[in-house]
Amino acid sequence: MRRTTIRDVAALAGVSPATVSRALDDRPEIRPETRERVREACRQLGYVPNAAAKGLAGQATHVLGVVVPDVSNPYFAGIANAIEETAAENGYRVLLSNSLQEEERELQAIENFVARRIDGVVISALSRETQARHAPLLEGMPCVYLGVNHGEGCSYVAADNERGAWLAARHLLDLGHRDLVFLGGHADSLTRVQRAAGFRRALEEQGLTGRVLPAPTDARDMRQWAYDQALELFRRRPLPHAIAAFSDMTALKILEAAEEAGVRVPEDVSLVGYDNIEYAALPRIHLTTVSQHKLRQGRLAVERVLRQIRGDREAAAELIEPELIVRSTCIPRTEGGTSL
Amino acid sequence: MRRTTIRDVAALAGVSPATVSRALDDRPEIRPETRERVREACRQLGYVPNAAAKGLAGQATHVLGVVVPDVSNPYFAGIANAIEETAAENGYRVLLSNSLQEEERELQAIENFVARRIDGVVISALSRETQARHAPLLEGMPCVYLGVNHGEGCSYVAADNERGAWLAARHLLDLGHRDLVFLGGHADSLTRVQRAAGFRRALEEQGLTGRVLPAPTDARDMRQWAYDQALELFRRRPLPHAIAAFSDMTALKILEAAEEAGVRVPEDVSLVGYDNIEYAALPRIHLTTVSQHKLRQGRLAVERVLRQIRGDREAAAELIEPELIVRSTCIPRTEGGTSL
DNA sequence: GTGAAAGCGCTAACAA
DNA sequence: TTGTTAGCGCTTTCAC
Repeated sequence: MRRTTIRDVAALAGVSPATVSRALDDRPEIRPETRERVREACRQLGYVPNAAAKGLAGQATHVLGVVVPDVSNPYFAGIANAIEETAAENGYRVLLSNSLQEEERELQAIENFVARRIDGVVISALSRETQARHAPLLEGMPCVYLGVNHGEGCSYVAADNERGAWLAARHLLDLGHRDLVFLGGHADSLTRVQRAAGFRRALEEQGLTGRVLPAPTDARDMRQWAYDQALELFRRRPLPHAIAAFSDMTALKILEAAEEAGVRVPEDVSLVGYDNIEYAALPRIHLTTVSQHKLRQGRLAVERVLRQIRGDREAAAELIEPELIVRSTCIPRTEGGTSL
Repeated sequence: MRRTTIRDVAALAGVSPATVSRALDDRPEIRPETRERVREACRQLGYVPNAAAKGLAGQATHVLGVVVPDVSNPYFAGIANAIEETAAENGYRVLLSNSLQEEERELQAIENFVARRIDGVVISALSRETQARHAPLLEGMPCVYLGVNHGEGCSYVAADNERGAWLAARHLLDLGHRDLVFLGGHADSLTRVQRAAGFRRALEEQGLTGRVLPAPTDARDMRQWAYDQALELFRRRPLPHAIAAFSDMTALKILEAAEEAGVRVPEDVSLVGYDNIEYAALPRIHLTTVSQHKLRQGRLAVERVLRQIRGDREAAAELIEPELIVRSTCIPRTEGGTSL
């Protein structure tokens, strides 16, 4: 089944292929009458230009690539949406790939982007190592990193993790909690290192230490791991005063464990999440958390790549100020404590 | 910045471009020694074949297109994931587009797919009208519809909405509820029509009628609308015994309204959702709902397009049996009723 | 087993 | 204002 080509249209309209190309491009030199004839021919034939040919002959593909760990994680779904929207506003389409926390997939996705000669990429890199591995592939391709800066001389947009975690811990301290626990995150995640640091700093400022629970090195089932850790915590006495979760997803697992163990949040233990994903705002959940303004991050990232595409190759860093979102999972510590 | 081409590789390996092409394709006629030389040259030059050129010269792009209303809706995120996974297993990549409930975007997405000469598409069409409008574009392109069958002679994979809603209503009736309300969904959504029909049938079988609340025609803010409707319901007395929501997303809005109005679920009103999205299984939510086996749907849809791509053009319909997932938002009706 | 040449559908430089 | 020509980078006959 041969698709109709520019030549078919040209023949029907009685012009040359070049004229068809120009007419469809709305170039000013084309006589309106000719343009109309071409348009009509396209309509009749149901002509849709071949993007591959366009990409080969022309230069810009007007496509941006995005790599995130997992769109089914609402945090990344939100970012991806913001990216797509901003891109669309600027006449770009986006190709989305999930790395699923696997180096190989991340690399493959980027290779695929390079193969498609897309105009630029936004990457939420897994680690310093993978970023170093794919950097050579990206030679000369406009690129901005998202979330964490793993490399030198790259543009990136990130939220200030250290500050966000500090904000969260600070909130708990202000409510009178003293025995705080930090739980969740990959062992080799820079994000986790930063958040744990912010948590620690807040405690140290009060002369406290707090517990940072160790993270698993095997990423395989992070969520189950968080659940198990929380359950163990909840089965011991005394209970910690409050928990700062690495992420909202972790916080949810903690909530699950709390239900299982019969521990009430926030009455028995306060809980703060991180990311402000959609789940956090759900009825009955009302998770107090830290917002990273993912919409703004996505938007900034796209704007930055676009600027690079237009020639401004200067590496720029954008650190976004996180914000504490107070909902209902943290309450002041009552001196008497609970019956537990 | 010129990217390295097949010719550069050929030159370095001391062979012709044709040989490079064959070597990279792992064609048997190439001498292992030559293959190695080519491989080495590719590595040295960091060669990544140009997908556009490949698409132009060759035939199959090994890309599938998927159009869904909105990936940030966890229901579609789940389906999209299943599709992507199945596609990957079969050596296909997928291009994902959101229609955002807008005809224009749906059409544009499909046009974009046609332009890219992708090998097949999976579409969750908005309505009979849009499906009719894009059908001519799809001429001869392997295509399967997802969710609802809006047209004749098309392949599709769908869950049996009528039966699912019947299951849900039946569950409520079995628990002793008599005054049931169906709430949510677009007015012009076929899915809604089907679910409402199943709901009605279950009631009629018991000689009851039940209330099907009217749906908004303007899609703009469906969720707010559901919330308002629910709130109104909850502020009146007597309360309905139970509510069957069009979807889990709607159910969540109802839950929100219940909190606002001080109505307890399930003590005062039972609630059943539809879709079994991730939200439904969250701690504190535990929504009783109907599963459409979205993973299986996604998988089946891809397998069907793949079969079409391989030449089996017969239109096939696959109706998936929905399943009631009992969690905690429905309890038996106690004769005394509540204090409300 | 490998090379030469043609062509996929389009755009862009140059002519007319 | 429009046509002609020459590729873009690859695959694929058809020779050798």
